[in-house]
Amino acid sequence: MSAPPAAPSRREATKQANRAAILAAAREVFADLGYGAAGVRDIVRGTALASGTFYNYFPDKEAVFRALLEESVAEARALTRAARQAAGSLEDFVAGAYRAYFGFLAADPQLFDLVRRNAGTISTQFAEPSFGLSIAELEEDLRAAVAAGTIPEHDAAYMAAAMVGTAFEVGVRMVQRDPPDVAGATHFATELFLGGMGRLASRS
Amino acid sequence: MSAPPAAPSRREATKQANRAAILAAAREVFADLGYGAAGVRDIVRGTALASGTFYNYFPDKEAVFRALLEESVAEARALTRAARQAAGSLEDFVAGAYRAYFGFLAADPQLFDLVRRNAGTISTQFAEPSFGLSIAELEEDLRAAVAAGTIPEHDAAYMAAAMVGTAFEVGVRMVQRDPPDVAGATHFATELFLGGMGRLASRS
DNA sequence: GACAAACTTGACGGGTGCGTCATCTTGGCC
DNA sequence: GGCCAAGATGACGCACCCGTCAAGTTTGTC
Repeated sequence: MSAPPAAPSRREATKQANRAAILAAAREVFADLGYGAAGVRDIVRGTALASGTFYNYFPDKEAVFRALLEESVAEARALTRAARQAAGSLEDFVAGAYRAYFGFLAADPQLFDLVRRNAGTISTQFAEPSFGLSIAELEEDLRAAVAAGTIPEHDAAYMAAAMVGTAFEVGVRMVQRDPPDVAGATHFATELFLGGMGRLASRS
Repeated sequence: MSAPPAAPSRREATKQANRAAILAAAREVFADLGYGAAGVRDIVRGTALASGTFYNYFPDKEAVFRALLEESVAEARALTRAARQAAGSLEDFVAGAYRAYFGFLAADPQLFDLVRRNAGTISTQFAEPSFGLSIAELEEDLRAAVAAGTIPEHDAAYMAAAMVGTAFEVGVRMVQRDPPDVAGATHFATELFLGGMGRLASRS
């Protein structure tokens, strides 16, 4: 995505591998111990590298955590947002975003574990690249859809919060089902919000 | 609630005060640094006590954290559950529980901060006294209400998850409003779920 | 006021993590 | 094969935290 596509020289190859090993170990450790309790040594222990090597790749645990989030959470956000913005109808808006999101979750449950375990830390210390921003984006899209007449009037801040909270908790249940029930969860969330929006629009 | 009501002897008084000071400092520290990153020393520093004194009251940070949760989260859970079980109608069921919950949040926002910051830790390491259990209880109550005919048929696991996720995230927005908008949040959540349940019941 | 029990204090030993750096190893190149 | 630069290694110094405990202080009692 960023490196020159040719030149898989031997040196470059180990470098990529080491970086990947650190990231993989870090994902495991952060999901397991939580960001706060984890240390650089815990991460290094999950690789075949020496402790000093870590610092050739990242300055500290915060940087690894950031890299982990940025490389993957951004993708989920972009995906759901694209689904929402491509939507022509209210049903598309809701169903498309949930389908994209739940599909992503099912495809990368480890990432979800990481985020779930560290949601509190992420929203207080790493607000930018993640969930807080997701909600802000959703809220923005909701307002735009209301202005365009796609969606009935409502409290966009609460609605965005409810949609994200639901996505999160229903997502937890979904990945636990075997097989991961993407269609069922999407259907459930979509009907819930379409029904809810309808009722909120008609009364008060 | 547990100590003999009489006998506020001088000794007993300091004891209570010390315990309270530790708990207060701990709430602050855990909400701030997160459970994992916090240490016993961080807590002690927030009091006027010496480090050794801490261990006269709690064996380690885990015990303080447990005490903190048990003394307050249990209350919120009991409150919402009582509201649900007293409900005679569907509307009561949803509105009563949300009103109880949002009211509690507004009354003790610091507790909410603590839980929010450490939700991941709580659900993985302290599942028993807290949110995981809350969801299980709600699911149980939903099934009972469906059996009793108060609520239309639906996927109770997803519904419980959605209701809790919504409570959580809408709660965050609610406490940020000034004044804390208990009635508005309750109205919103109630209408959302009544509408959603209706639609989920009628289709598929 | 004197005494014992209850409690507090903070220094201590043991342990661990952090980030660095001198040294060794490996890959690229002629 | 020989040389140099890039990179890996892990021991080191420093800092900090944990849980304990001997010594000091406060409280209750006679």
